[in-house]
Amino acid sequence: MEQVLKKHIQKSITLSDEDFDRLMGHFHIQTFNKGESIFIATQPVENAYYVVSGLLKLVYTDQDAAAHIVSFAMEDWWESDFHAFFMKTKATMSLVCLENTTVFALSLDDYWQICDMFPQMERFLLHKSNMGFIGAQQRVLSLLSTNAKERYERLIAQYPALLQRVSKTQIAAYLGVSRETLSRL
Amino acid sequence: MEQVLKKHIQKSITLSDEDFDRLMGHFHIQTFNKGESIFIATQPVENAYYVVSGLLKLVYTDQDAAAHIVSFAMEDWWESDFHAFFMKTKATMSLVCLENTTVFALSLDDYWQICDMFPQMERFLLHKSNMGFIGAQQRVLSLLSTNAKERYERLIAQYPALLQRVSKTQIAAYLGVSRETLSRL
DNA sequence: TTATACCCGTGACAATTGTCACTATTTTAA
DNA sequence: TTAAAATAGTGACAATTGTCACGGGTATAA
Repeated sequence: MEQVLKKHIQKSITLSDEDFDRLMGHFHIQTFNKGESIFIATQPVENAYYVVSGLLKLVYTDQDAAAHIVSFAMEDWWESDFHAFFMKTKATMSLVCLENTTVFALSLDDYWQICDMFPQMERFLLHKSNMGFIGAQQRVLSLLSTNAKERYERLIAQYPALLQRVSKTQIAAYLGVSRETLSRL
Repeated sequence: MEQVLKKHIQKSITLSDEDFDRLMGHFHIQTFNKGESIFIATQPVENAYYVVSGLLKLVYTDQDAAAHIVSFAMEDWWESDFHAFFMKTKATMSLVCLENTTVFALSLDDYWQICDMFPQMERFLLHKSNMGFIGAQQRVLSLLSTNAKERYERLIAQYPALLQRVSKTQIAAYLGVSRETLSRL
């Protein structure tokens, strides 16, 4: 199980086996069943999560009880309500399992300790954060510049496997259109 | 002029005067007139930019020649086409001055050199990146969950000064609605 | 097994937003 | 100063998308 995370980290940096073992002491493995929430809105966000296996949605529920999916997190992705995580505030979003899921959890204290102890890990996390920012900005751009049909077509082009794993209702909540509209594309 | 950047950096970290002077050697000051482009789509992106004074828009122009503003950058903000900057690819967006603007430019080589030379600066940039990611994700959320009127009202609530500085046309391109629709709110 | 919840498509209609056209005002640059 | 360009509001209409309602299918759990 740890090998998955090790492989992921070593895509970007190189760590000795001893360093990697010391590093792993900061992560905590957790498993959840389909339908369970790792955290929910209004509650504190203890950790950032690395997905070993399974599938998560980061979802915001508005006043009208409509769900909006900010992002999906699949194998090899990091996810959290990062605003709440870094600012130590209550979550505004919930992190919900769409499949049985195994994650490595990393607390905020451990996040900064890892940075202090392993400069290479700080570099790794800087890379991660930069890529996350770029991804979010491209999502902004797609919401600004394309209609529902185009967004849908690009999603299935980029993540064809996703369609087999989540319902159209979830896809619609991610694309920002109603279930019915998506159904008519 | 350098004092502005120094003050900005020292919000997050502490640097000795000597270190700060060494650091400044990596930045290059540039000035642009209103209407000029710092870089444009299809061209390489040499730098990331810290805005000392003035106002920028990061704008994407689609096949129909419609402009979509991914973000504004005002005093004390960092901006670039970060995908093109980090990946050393051609820009997909343009960075255009909405006012006469002064920036500090930082090349990618200097970005990583600064990280290597000053661990505190790497921490600073990690903070920056995390906050940028959070901001972009919240923009995704507002595009997903609110209509044009609500987005407009929240924008003027959060940045009331922006209305005095940019045209309604720009605001519309940022909110993702037509100029006419915005005019009718 | 059976009941319950979810999933997904579709018709009918309403609401929102976009597009085009025109006008008037302000800003910009020659 | 003056001409050109940008800005902003609005009417009329089209296109897109949302909402509500229904029904049949499929998964899930008691």
